[in-house]
Amino acid sequence: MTSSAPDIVFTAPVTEDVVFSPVRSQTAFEETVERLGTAIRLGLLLPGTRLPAERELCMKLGIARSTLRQALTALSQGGLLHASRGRGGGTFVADPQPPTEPPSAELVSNWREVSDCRLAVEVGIVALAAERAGDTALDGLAALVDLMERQLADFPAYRQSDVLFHVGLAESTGSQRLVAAMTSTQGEMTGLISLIMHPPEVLRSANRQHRRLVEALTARDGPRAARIMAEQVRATEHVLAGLLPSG
Amino acid sequence: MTSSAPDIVFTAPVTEDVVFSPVRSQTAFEETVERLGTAIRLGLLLPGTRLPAERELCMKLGIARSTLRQALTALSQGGLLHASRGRGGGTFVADPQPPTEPPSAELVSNWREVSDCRLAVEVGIVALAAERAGDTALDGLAALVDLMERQLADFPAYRQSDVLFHVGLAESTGSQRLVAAMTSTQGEMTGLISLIMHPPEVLRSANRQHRRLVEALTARDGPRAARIMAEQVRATEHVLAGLLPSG
DNA sequence: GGCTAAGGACGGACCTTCACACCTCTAGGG
DNA sequence: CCCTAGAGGTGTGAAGGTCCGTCCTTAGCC
Repeated sequence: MTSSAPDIVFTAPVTEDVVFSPVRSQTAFEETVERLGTAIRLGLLLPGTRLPAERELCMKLGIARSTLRQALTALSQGGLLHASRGRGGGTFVADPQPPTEPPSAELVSNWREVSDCRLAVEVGIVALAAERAGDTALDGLAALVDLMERQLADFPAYRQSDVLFHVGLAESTGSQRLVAAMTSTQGEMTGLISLIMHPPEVLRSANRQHRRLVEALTARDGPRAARIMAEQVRATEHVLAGLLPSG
Repeated sequence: MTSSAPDIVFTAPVTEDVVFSPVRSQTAFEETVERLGTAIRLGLLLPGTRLPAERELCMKLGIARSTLRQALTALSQGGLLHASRGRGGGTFVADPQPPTEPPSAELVSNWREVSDCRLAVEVGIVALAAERAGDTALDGLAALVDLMERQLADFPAYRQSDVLFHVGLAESTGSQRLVAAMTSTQGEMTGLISLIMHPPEVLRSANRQHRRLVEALTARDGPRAARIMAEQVRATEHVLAGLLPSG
């Protein structure tokens, strides 16, 4: 009977690998370091920004103050934060950001998995944004495109606006989970993207895609927006494929 | 100068809410219960399936045996597993599966967030599958569509094949993370979907969409596949919107 | 009857997290 | 000049989760 065939096909090792794959539960300390660290490195928290007071922040994060302090100490030692005591003091995002360290060998070897995942996340979010994004959000995205247009010669600045653009896209869906997925994805991509040369002409062409994307979203044309995003992600992927081992 | 506008827009509370949102790390025990529990409830592990031996499984999961045993005990008490001792024994997926409990009030109130997230995940995965899915995977998906065609009158059986279809879709991308995202999403949706009536005519029309989707994937037509998937998810969403508080 | 592979049970060591109380610093007001 | 409010900095002990190693019990097979 042919009806048993699919059962066999889908009891394939792939599913089992996923079900039985390692369940690494990060500690609250580790997760806090990672959360705040990527937010800072991605520019979601700008240099000079003052974090909420420890006693307040630990409540927002749902952890004990001592645990939070472990994380803050680690980030301070890494040069991402600095604390000042006394009245009017607080914990601030460090002003001279430490240079971004080169991506780990592990990230580089997994680059295709990361990039594939990014494609799915970006396209999925764009599809949802096409029906959910409000006018305010779209205006913000358009303003960012204009800003990037003026940053073509300064890659670090451009890249930062680029991150804000993609995160803003996720925000426009109104889904906190999707924003989290996007920040996590962008965090992983940052290391890889830093490996690539970015002459202004390339950035200009990329930004043209951004503009077309916003236009498609404004027109509520989900399929077109998805196609534009897919093209852009694939373009980056092709460049990476030329630079890195095929993984 | 207008260039400062986007900064203001994107330092919006939304991002901060995400960065400073609670970081509740599940314990290894909890995560294991959830992982195995959803795999069983979704039918990824069929009744009668024998799990790997404890000493082997705890290594695969990267946890201590005592922790694993806590999880297995919890699942046994929940009626999802049963263990038999002695040589040739083992831990098996229970044969008469306990009835699915009604979805929690918390899930019902968040249904729109869940459904939005699902749209993004499904569309993103389909977009990637359109360029990655191999012939074997596509054959498997087509076989599942045929199977579902014969299960229109038996909703539980249909739904199980439906889950396998969507998970198979994720598998066809070759990305473990996306398979994990899909299983998690399907796990959340199951409770909501069980609230809806499913006359055979509705299932037949849904399955027609499945078939068109596979055709689009076979033709490597990503945009079309994404559109079909978006339509289908939205259809479910509209039904839910009619049943549940607007959330 | 013994061997063996499986689940079942226990106890101690280690680390994380937590709550609570207390100390130190510093800008700004009286 | 002092004093106070608000911020970070410190210490301690309890509680709980996780791990590891060890041993016990069951039951099929030679």
